[in-house]
Amino acid sequence: MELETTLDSAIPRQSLTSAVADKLRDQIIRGEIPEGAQLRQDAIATQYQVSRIPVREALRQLEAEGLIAIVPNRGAIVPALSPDDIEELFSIRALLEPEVLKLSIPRLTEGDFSEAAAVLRKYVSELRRDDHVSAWGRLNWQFHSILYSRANQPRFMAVIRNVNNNGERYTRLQLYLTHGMKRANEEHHQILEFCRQRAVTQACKLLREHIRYAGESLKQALEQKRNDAQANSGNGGPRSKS
Amino acid sequence: MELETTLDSAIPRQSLTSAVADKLRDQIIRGEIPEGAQLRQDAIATQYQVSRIPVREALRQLEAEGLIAIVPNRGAIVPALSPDDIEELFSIRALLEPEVLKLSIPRLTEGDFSEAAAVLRKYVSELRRDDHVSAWGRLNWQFHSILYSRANQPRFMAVIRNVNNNGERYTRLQLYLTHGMKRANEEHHQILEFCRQRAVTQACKLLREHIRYAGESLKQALEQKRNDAQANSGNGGPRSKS
DNA sequence: AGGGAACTTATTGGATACAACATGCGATAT
DNA sequence: ATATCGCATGTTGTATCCAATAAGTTCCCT
Repeated sequence: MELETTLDSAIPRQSLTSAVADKLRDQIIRGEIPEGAQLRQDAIATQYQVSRIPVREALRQLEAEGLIAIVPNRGAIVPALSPDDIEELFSIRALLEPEVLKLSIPRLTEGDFSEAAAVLRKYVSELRRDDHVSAWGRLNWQFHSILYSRANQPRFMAVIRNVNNNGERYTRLQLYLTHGMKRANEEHHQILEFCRQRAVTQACKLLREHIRYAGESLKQALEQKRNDAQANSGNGGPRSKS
Repeated sequence: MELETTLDSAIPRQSLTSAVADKLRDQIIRGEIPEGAQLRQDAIATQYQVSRIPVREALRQLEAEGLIAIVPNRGAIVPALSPDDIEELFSIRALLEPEVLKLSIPRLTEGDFSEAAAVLRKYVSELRRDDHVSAWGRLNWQFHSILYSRANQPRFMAVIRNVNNNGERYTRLQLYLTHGMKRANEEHHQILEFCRQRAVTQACKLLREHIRYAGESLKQALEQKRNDAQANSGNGGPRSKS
């Protein structure tokens, strides 16, 4: 016996279904697949050089995660989220995430703090890059999940991750970004500082407000966008690019 | 245009995948498929007279819902939940459900109250039936979801329903049932009464305690059971029935 | 000319067939 | 006798093929 010292030697060999699901999930979250887009099984299959079977299974999985909607015999689409949907998603986060942070703070290490700080520094450097919109969402999640990592609450994290995934693609909204990103960044630094000081109550309170504010401003940006779209459709359709 | 007056005319024609998923989900929740059981694709396919394709897609869906675990090339099993898992699931409920109840109470109608009361009456009548264990879980969810129904928070409800599904099969634990069911029933009546009086704060507070208590007592029952199992395995296996 | 029915085409749903992988048993060698 | 290798069997993973449904189109009838 005795080869399995830590048994982490397992080759990660994942199924095609999982690989396709991961790819699609990523594309949806990053907004590469825009809202309203139809997901043709055949197109995806040829794109990834697989048959339609793993594609179909991946789509089922994504549907269960709430990322796409499957209409029988008509295929899958990326649904548009209403302002109310956004509000709900952020409300759920505002309830769950502070609870996890509360449990995590006492166990956070100096290493965790520097990791989180490194992520925050990346914010600034990625700010002027072209694809910063998708990077922002990823870094945002990284920062938050580092802070929650010591809570040892896998069920909470599964729900939180999923809820985050469901809304993250809307961080592309420019209004929300330009107005909110600076404030979000400052709040992140403040939250991290409270965590360092093990100021549980204050950190959780600020986190809750941070999430609520982000949701609120995103909701308003979305309502704004919807009004604009309606106005445009009234005077002859969208105005191509501008 | 204009045929979709309410658009609820759609024939529910669901795919085989959805049908299989519903069946399996139900069986898992009711405990008909016990924890640790392997879900053989071929067996399920022949049982429901379909090919393995819809079965596989259904399994993927259930995996995304957290109800089963799929190990590549080794199949799907119904995972055993640890006491910590149970605690987490009920903690999530305790955070989310009072929030939804708060939003729902002002809009609840007399019809809702009598529906909920009817469900509570069914408790008593189903109490002496043989399969009351599975009925209890179903009625419990019915009662709760009626109270939440006017909140108009579909995202919340999706999460709450899923979290409930994940833990519901453990209501089979006899200890939890015999000790907790009477108390749960009383609390249900009290919650309903608070709702009638539109006493939002009190109703939500009691609901939170109700869920916390249920989770705590279930967790203890589970630890008890696990200790018993360990003791038995120490002196030569389980002692058949007693 | 307008509306509807039959047909065409594109797309999804499901079944069968085959390949890859894992597990368990037995043979063989030490 | 025991440990290890290899084969047999069963189960899952993927591909190809066929059926069913939906949308778009054309043509006919009123």
